Amino acid sequence: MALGKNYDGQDCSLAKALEVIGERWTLLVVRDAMYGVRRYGDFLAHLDVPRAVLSQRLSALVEAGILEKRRYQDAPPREEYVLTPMGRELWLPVLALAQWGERNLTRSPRRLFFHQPCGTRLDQVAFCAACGVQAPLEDVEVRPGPGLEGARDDRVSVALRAPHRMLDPIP
Amino acid sequence: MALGKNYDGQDCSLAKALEVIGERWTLLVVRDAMYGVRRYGDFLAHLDVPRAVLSQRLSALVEAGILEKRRYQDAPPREEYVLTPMGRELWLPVLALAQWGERNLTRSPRRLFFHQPCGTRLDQVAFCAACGVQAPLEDVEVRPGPGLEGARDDRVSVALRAPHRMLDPIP
DNA sequence: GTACCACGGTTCGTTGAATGAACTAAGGTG
DNA sequence: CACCTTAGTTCATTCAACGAACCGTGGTAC
Repeated sequence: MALGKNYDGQDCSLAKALEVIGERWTLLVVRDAMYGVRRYGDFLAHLDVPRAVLSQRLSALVEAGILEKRRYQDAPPREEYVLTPMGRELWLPVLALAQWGERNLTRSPRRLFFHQPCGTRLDQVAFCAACGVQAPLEDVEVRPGPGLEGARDDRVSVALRAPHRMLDPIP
Repeated sequence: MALGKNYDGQDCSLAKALEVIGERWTLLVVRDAMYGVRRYGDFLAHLDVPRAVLSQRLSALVEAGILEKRRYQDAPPREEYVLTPMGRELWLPVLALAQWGERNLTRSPRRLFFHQPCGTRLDQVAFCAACGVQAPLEDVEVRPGPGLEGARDDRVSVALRAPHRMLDPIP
C-alpha cells in the first residue's frame, strides 16, 4: 500500500523503522508488551483503542516479526502476543523517546526504571553505571514515579502501579 | 482534538512524546532538520510530502517548541526552520530508532555516524568510547554507508551523499 | 440442556485526515 | 512587462480511525 504507511523513496533506516512502528497506536502496543501485557483484552482495556485498529496493529506487528502470536491455553483456545528478540530490541528507542517526553513535556517522572540485578536507576540509554552494562529489557524493573497519577483503573493500569519486572505477564 | 493526535487517558511520557512527534512525516521532518535542512522547499524536495501536510507539521513543530521559525533574509523575506535545544535532544531516540531499523530491516548501513572531534564511529546510543562522552548532535558527522543507493537526486539527497556535519545547513 | 458469560475478534456507517493538483501572493530578474 | 522563485493555501478525492453493534467458540451456573 503506497498510502498511509509507506514512505516510498526514503532510502533511510529511520523511514524503514517508521513504516513498521510509526503508525498510530503501534508503539504504545509495543510499550504495553514490554510491560508484560499479552492478551487482546488487556491491550484493549489499557489503550482505549478501537478493536479493529488493535487487531490490525497486532497482526502487522506479528507480520513484521516484532510480536509472536502463540497459544497459551487449549480449552478454550486462547492466544497471547509476546515480543520477539527483534521486538525486545525496540527497548532502547522506546526508552529514549519516553525519557525525552519526560524531560520536556511532563512535570515529574511517571515511571522510573531500574537495573533489576543491582537496583540501580537507569538513564535514558539504559546504561547501568554500577554494572557497566547496557541493561537488556529482561533485567529492568519499573516502579511508579512521583508524577504518576492514578487516573485509569483498568486491570493493566492497576497492575502497573506496583513495581514490576519488564516482560513479566500482567496477573 | 480527540481524534488523530491525542492519546487521551494515557498517563505516560511515551504517549506524550508521540502526541508531539508521532504523526506521519513528523519524525522525518525532524531527521531532515538534524541533517541541516532548513527551508520549506528543501523539506518538500527531500520528503515527497504533500505541501499542506508539510505546512501543518512545521507549524506544529514550532508550536511544540521543537523547531524555531526565523527570518534569514529580508529582501525578499525568507524564513527558515531550525531545531531548538529541545529538538536537538530528539537526537538520541531518532538515532536509536534508525539503528534498530538498520540492524533489523535493511541489509547494510545507509549512513554511518562519527564523533566529529575525534573521528570515532558512534553506536546506537551515541556514546563515544574514545572520548568517554555522549556525543551531542553538533559533534556528529554523517558519512554515507555501504548500503546507501543513490536513488533520489533532489538537492538535499545529493548534498547528503557527501560527509556532512549534523545541523550544518544544506548548501 | 439451556441460558448466560468471557474472550477474541469482524462488520459497518460516520468522521476526520492525507493526498496531489491547482491556485495565490510577494517579491525579484532579464 | 513577462517570467521565475519561494512559501504557502484551497479544494475535491481517497483512505484510515472511530465506536457501536454483531458474531463465534467454548466454558460455567442452574
